[in-house]
Amino acid sequence: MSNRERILEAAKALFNQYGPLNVGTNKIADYLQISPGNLYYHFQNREEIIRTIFLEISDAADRAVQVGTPGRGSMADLGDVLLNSVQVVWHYRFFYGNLVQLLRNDPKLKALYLQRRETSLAFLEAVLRDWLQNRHDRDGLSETDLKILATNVWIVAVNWIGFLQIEKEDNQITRPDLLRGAFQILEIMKPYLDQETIRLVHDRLHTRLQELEQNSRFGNTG
Amino acid sequence: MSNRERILEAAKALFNQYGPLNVGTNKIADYLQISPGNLYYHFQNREEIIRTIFLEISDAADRAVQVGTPGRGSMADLGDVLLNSVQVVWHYRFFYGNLVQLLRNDPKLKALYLQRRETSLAFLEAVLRDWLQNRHDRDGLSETDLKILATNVWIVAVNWIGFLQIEKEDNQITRPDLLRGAFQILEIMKPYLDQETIRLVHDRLHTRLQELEQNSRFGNTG
DNA sequence: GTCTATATATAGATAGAC
DNA sequence: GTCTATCTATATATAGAC
Repeated sequence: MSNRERILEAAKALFNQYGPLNVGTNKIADYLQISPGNLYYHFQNREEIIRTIFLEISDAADRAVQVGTPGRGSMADLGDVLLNSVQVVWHYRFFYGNLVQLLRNDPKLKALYLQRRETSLAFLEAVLRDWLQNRHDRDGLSETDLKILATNVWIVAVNWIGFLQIEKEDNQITRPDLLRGAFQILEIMKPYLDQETIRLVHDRLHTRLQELEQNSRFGNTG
Repeated sequence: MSNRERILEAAKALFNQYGPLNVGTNKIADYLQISPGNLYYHFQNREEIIRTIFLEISDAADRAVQVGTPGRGSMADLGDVLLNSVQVVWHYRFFYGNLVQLLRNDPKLKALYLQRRETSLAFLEAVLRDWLQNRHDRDGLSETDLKILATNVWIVAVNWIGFLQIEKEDNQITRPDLLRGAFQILEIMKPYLDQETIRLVHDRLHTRLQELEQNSRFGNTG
């Protein structure tokens, strides 16, 4: 692994552990036992490190929802999308837990993030329009309701981990806690899904949890 | 106003404007044109200032939901509770927008906040049990669903302002934006309210907005 | 690419005079 | 209660040698 990559990995780990505002460039360099000068050879400044990590986040988020693209696969995939999304937020919790502050201190990052959020929200809206159309009869969702709903889904998805972090230390947060996040988001859509779909998604989520429990040890950054 | 009170007011204003992590004790003192020593006569340290503000927040939050106490008044009061709550979060947005970080850096504040949140969530759950019982027949809410719902209401209420702050500068956020927050929370409960109640709450919210538009100019801290 | 050394700014906080 | 003066730690960042 090149030093550039090591810097990015160390930054993520330290940001998650101590909070991005308690971790400066010197701490990252100390941690890797390289010099500050070395770090500044690879990155112009601290903000550039965070912006680079944000590009990584964007890719991870894309992969997380890919399986849910309308018209592909079964409704059970909704379960994957929910759990994957919560996992991405967990993986990069330093970012989502300090959004306002991070964006305020870096206009470039703010522009990147905002553009990205608009696209994602529009996509989410389209996906929900597709997923939630079953009950489109009497209780049918207006376009306004759909927008509000999509925003609620977004807010809960992005902030569930932060909600958790307040009642638990990072190293006490477990896979079932992430699953709870998926159910938390699902609850918002529940009134607009039929019983069969809800059952399908529940089953998928429990299957995913079992896989996760077996496969690998739970790492704070993974 | 005593210097102690002026320090608290200045801290709130500066924290909201620049973010609490960009505002140190020296900046607060500079802003008030008093000496750092003076500030440290009134408060042991920066954390004590924030903890003191948190007590103020707790009081404001209590007042915000008081009108919604079960058994008192009409369902339209739900509208007041929603709007009042969003207003409190707006007023102290520096706090809610940096919760994870602030609590991580001050264990005493974390203990205060956590205790408070548990009480508030239990209360919210009780209130929802009361408000949402109308449809308690076929689609009836289980106790589990009620807990998840209460948590969703909490997450959206606390994070709506942060969501807004990312797309708008502080001084561009208007009263209608706060109203949107109330509707955003209402949307979560909507499936469990009857049409008449929804209409009542809508009316109340619009009335409240008109009052607000007339009464006073919009201040960033008020 | 990586290092050492250092410039500069600012943070939190305290001692002691008035 | 309020001030001046100051200590100490740490942050970001750069220059220039290797």
